[in-house]
Amino acid sequence: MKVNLKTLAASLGLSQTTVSRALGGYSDVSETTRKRVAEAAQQMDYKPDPLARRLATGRTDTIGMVFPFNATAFGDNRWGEVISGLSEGLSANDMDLSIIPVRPEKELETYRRVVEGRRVDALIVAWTRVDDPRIRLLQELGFPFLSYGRTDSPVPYPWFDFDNEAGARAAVERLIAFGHRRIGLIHAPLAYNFAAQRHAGYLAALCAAGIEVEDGLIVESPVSRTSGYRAMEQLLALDAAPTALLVDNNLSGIGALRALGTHGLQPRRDLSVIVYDGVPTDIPLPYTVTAVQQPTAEQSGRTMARQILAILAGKPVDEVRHLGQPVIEVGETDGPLAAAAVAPRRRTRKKAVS
Amino acid sequence: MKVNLKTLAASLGLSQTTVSRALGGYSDVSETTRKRVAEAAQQMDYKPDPLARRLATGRTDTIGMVFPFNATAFGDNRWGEVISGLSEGLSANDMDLSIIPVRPEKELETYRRVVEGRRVDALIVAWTRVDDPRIRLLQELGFPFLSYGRTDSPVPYPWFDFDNEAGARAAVERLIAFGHRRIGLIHAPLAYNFAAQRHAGYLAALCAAGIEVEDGLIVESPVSRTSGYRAMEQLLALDAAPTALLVDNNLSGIGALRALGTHGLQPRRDLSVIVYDGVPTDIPLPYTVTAVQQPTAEQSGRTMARQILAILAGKPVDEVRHLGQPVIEVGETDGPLAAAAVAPRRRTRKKAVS
DNA sequence: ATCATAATCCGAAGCGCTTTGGAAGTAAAC
DNA sequence: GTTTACTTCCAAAGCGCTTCGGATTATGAT
Repeated sequence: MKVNLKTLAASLGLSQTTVSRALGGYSDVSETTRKRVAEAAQQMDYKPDPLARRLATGRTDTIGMVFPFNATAFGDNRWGEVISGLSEGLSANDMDLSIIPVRPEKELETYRRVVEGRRVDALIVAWTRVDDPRIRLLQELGFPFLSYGRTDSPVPYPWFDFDNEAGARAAVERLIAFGHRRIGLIHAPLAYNFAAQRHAGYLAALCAAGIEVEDGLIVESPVSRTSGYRAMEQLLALDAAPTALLVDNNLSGIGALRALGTHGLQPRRDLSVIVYDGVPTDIPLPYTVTAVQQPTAEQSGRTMARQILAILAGKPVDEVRHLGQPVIEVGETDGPLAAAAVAPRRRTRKKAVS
Repeated sequence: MKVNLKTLAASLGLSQTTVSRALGGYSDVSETTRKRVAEAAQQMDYKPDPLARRLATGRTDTIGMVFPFNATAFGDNRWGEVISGLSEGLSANDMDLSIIPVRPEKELETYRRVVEGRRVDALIVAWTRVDDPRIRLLQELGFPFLSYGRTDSPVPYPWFDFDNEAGARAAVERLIAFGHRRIGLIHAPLAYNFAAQRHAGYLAALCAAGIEVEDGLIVESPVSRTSGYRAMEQLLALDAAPTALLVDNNLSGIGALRALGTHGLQPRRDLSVIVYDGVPTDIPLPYTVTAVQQPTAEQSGRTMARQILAILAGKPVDEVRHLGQPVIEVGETDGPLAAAAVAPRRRTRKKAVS
């Protein structure tokens, strides 16, 4: 029923070797036989068994991504786009992408299993942390990987990242140029390196402008809509609320803007807001959002695919790096500090949220 | 460096066969040698090469799920939970779950590749449609699979599903019992079988109560927050708007409730709303939502894992089925038809959304 | 002492492919 | 006419594991 190399070779009166090499496009088989083999293969519907191929070559032609399937990761459909682009870029090179679900508490164990299971040729590490045990583990095991987000590490490794510090800094400088001095920050836990970097950019901008940092204006919040909502409420409850705000991730950004609306406030007029990454397509907003934008997520995925291929091709790890430059996309949520602008009253109109 | 069966066997003075069978737990190896082998394996850190095992056995110990990584699928973190439960249930049996991203337009091609690539032992089909080519393909190829959602098919197959028709019917009956007669429905495209079933349940309830179906009250809308928002606006714009509403999926449910708020209306008071599946943890709502609830998604995943194992164990396909019964979870978004209730004015207060 | 039975163990043949290290034949160079 | 250099093909050895079909030894019944 199922034809394999042997039967194919036999029916062609050739050796397995030759058939294999013909199909593999090696140069030591004549053009004519190559054609003959190709046709026969086509006609007999021969499909090489990938399992056998894997055993023989040691490659799986699959790259993996261990992904936390929780609300945080799942809520942000940017990841969906990154994954699409990645998958696209890989399959153009006959490789597959396999996503391995994991619960956060079993993370390292899963990485270990995947590596030892020879399940994939390389891994993509996402949600990189400032001090990331996964990266240490993979380095220790000598397993090829690409990290989405970079970290300081004694040993260099390949990464894909954006200049988060520059992005945040540019955003805050823009707000400062508008005359704002009380500038708030809602940021993800600083264990994430993107959060740490954006946080640093925020501080750098303030410092450069000679504005004193006020701890109360900086609130840490998990990456989710709800948390962003809460964080914004916290800021609004301040005696001296900020007149401008940077939110360091899109999910919290949605929540924050929503909270503004709920409390009867308007972005720009009552509070200048810049959201890192912009807000995902969600409920329609009646205004566009000023954002620190990065190349489309899909584009990122494609770049990462190229990087992965480079790694597998043996390119030195410290050359496989990509640092994207974010740009500010001007929307309607920020603007000059109005002379009349006053801190909103505490707990403005505590209205239903819906 | 890396020990394999051969070296392990040699170092134990046993044959490969015996070592293999000892590790495999076969009965034809004595307890003492089994122990000896186990210890040696442990001590020499022997890990069987899964690639070799796969080639030899033909099994991959991995089950796959082709998943569309677009906003619709990604926006609903219920899927994250299902996947968690599934993965959990499988790994308890030493199997892995691999998620294969796909763009909708390449769906069948991807399925084909996965099956032919012997990548996985079985597949899970999600977002089942009323007439689903994927199921036909898999049946044709004779590849084991479990479908999340059932469809009429000439050939029986294993599925996991809920009694969507009963759930929708119960919800609508509840609204009717409250005195409502103008009951709207926001539903996903009827190509999805869950939507078709819930739609049928809606009609059945109206029919049983002798209420005439009004086409204008039924609006189809893609599964997303934004679409739900739009659909609700469409209903509110009606000259004779409904006094009650069933939304057949949680994502649209969020959007619909949000639209209500935006337009200055309150659920229950102005419009009774029941949302199928409830609304995901999102921005906090100031009320609880009446919902048709199903067992936790994680529980579902676990059940599916069991089903998959049953399939692979060779259980007849028409016995591997699971039909869950949804229950109504009473919240604060629905209630009796107030005597005073009037259709909201057209285009009530077209206020900013935020 | 003899023979069936059961308990242990092992040789060898795959699984289906890749790849090494020639062999055979042909063409060009001396 | 011999040597050198290609070109084209192939036999055979893996890759590391499983598994079939005995072989060997011990056990107990006769």
